[in-house]
Amino acid sequence: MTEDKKNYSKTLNLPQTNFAMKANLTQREPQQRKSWDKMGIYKKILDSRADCPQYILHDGPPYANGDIHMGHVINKVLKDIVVKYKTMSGFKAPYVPGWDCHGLPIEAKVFTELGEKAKTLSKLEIRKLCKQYASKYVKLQTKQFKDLGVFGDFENPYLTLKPQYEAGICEVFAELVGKGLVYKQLKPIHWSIGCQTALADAELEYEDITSPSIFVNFTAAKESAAKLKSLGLVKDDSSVCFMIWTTTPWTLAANLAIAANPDLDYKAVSYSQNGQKFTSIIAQARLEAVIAAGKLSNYTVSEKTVKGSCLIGLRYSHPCIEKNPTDKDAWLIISANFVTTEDGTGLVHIAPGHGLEDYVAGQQNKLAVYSPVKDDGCYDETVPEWLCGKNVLKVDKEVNDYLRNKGLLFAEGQITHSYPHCWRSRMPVIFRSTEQWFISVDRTMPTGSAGSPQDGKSLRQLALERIPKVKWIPAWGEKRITGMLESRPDWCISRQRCWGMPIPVFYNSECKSLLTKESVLAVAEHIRKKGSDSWFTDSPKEILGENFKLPAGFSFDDLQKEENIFDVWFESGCSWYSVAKQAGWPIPVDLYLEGSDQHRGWFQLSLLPALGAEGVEPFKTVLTHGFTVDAEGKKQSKSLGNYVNAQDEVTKYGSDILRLWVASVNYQEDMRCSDSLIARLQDAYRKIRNTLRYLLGNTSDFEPSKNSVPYEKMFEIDRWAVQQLQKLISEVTDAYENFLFHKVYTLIYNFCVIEMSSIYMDLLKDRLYCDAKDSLSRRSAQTAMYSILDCLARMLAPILVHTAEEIYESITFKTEIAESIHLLKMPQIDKTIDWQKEEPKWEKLMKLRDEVLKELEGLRQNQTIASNQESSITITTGDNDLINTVEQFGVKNFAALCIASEIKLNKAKSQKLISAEKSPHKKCQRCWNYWPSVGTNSDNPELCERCIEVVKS
RNA sequence: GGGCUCGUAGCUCAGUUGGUUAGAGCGUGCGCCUGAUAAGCGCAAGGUCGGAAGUUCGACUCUUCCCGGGCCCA
Repeated sequence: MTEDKKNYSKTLNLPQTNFAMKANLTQREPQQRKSWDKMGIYKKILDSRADCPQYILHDGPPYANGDIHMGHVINKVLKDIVVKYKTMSGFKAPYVPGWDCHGLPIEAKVFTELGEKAKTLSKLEIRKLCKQYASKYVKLQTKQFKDLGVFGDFENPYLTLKPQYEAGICEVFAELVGKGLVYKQLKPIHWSIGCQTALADAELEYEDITSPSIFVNFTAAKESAAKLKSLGLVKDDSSVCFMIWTTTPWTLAANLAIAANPDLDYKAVSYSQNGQKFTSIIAQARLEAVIAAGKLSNYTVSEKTVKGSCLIGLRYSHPCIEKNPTDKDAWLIISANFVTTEDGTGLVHIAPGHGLEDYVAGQQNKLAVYSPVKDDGCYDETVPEWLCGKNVLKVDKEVNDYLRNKGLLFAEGQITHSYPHCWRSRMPVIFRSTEQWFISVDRTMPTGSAGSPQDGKSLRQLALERIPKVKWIPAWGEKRITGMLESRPDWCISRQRCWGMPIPVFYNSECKSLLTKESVLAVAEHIRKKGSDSWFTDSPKEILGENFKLPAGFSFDDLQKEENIFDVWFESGCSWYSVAKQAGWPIPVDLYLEGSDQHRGWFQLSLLPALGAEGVEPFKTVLTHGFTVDAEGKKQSKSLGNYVNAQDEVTKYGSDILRLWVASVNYQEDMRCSDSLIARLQDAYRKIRNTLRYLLGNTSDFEPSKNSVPYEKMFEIDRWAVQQLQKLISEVTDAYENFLFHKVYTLIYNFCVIEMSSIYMDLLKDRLYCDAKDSLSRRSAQTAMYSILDCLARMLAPILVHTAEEIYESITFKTEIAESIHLLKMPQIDKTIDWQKEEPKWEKLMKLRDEVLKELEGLRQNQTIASNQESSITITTGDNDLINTVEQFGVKNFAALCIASEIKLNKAKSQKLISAEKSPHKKCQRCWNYWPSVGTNSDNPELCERCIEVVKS
């Protein structure tokens, strides 16, 4: 018996393939990549698309620092999927990866590594070390990106430290200078005392800290006190004060005004404190809170209420300074709409040199920008002696003590609030006024050539005008960046550091700056040849060129070079020019694709220079993705221990698993990520892999050019499979076109699981294995399977880059010979096949199949049958339509669809009834069907008719 | 605190302009097969659609508020 079985096994056409069931990705993938490298796959792909329309995805430069993390994985894989899909759709889609190489993080790291030695080194020596540091990480990340299966011009990436890139920055800057958008001004900016530098917004980290919360009485000047009396707010001879609230006592030394909201109601509260009588002016809405803060039990509130507007112009004396330290007016009540009644007293202490709102209010009221704090965070000599030279972060107590002694400290407490910190020194940041370079977003650009989009518009106006022209994916990106542009201040582009592109400005001995479009272009030319190091080594004459015509008042002998460098955001914000435009790509490029944090970052800061320099936005489409969070949806961090190490995951599972994970999640939202969530993708991967393996195994003897069966001659169920494939191609293409990769994943995966594995491939076994090798039945099935195999492999290629290649290599007879599947085209739908027309019929048949299978499950449960083939089914129904459908399809075919040996249709006017029993027939020992013909042939008593025929030939 | 955004079964996703008992696959459980075999097939159990109120004949879908996340800013 066993012998017989074995013999019959040999007469079957069982699947054959060298495509391994076990993926062994971590071993196989590196080999695959090596072979791609060897053949120069990236160049091959571009060459093969030389005459095709271009599709430019311009890479946003990651910072050249550290190992790549899951954020990089998501970003690079998404980009790679896009590029590979576009390539396979017939576009020439170059991908030039880039790195952000300058900037504080690297410089700070180098300083840390050097320790004390840093002080002994020149700027040039520090820069050299920074360059080494950046280059090291460019190399490291290049390897890690390539290990993800990303294709790109990794031999010639763009680096912001390359002379050509730096020259581009200058050239963009020259345009902005020419448009009059660049200016230098004293302005309060975030200042890191620890790093002694101005900080960009992006360099701030907010942390909760406890600060003093103090209420301070500013004594009203004599005439003002009299005015308040006349207004009816003050009745007695008590000390009349304006009460302010602050959490930064150290800024009181720089106080120049108090702001009141002209529309708010103010009252006076009278009380005694430490034996002294006070009448303090505060906002009505804050009375209760202030009284509580001062723990007042005996007090009277004025009946009279006045509007803030009545207070404007009143004067006070500074609590600790006698003489106005500025050359402008000071110490008066000014008007400001930002004053609210949410906290404080409704009267706001204004130090224009130490706060942004204060600065704006100060400018409006013609106050000085007084900032008596030096680089190191210590007061200068203009403050009272007892503060002079002291660190502002350490004087709160002294200030409070001083005020308390003078009887002006109404109340003190503590408050916990989130406060900006320097990302690097971890110290609280202060606002301090320094001379900085800015790009104005509100100055209007001059009228240039006729019809220029910039004419008479500010950058902000132009940006808001152009934003709707860009396609934002998801659509809310437009709202987000619009909101940011509406409220953003001028762009501070200067940094007091050395690792970066110097701001190309010269000064004469009178500190007058030389900054014209021409001067900057002259510098650009020099930088292009010699790189930015030359700014530090070469003389102004060498940099500008001997023939440069200096404006009046300047001579080469007394020119000094600017010491500030550009904000790195300005550098990366010029990549559309330094990379795309210099490569000859048309601006706007097709796509920018980054995390949604870049609405404020790279997207906005690329938009502004591009609009200023060219009047055109740099991108047609901007696609953003969300961030990885842990399994509970919380932020990932190394310190919380919920951090997923991307390198570990790649090493553990292989990059196709990671890529499949990226493709499987909806990247537009937060993506939950953990080792076990990624591990689950292995199951899906295996299912896809096995499905393709089965298709490979059953088509290994199928030569499409010889063995294909024309569509009209195919078996109906095979046509169904081809129809399902058409539907899949159409839906997958649509999903790819709309960047909905998780839809691509779901569609392909479900196709593998349901249409293929569970339905089609299962029912096909009998025909594939048992019918004659070259029979119409088998070739018909193979025609469908081959087509499905071919299309699935191509559609998977942008995602499972390694596996798709492995599949392609395992196809015995290829319809299209190429060195790599990535050189092929995406499958196109066959327009002659109308899959929609047939759907209603198939729905009926599949529904009936489900009902039959359910019935058979019952038989298996009570152990009447073991396999479906053992069953004989009777379907009784009065549904003529259903009967016709089944009869037209063929009862035998329907039995095959259910993998049952026999089905009888019984037309009767009754409710639909499906019954099943163990087949009365004998089992064919070759095909395992229970067919009536088994045993009818005396020569082959254990075979069915079909098998006898097949075995004979 | 502000802007934008998300919250449907254990997981990943569907749920069209508001309309019958909210779907799929995976995972889980229970079975079957042993000619895809470190595979394959079937069946079943899982959801008060974050919560509350409102609009409506009717809300997962619209409005408001609340809770809990995320990004960006202060």
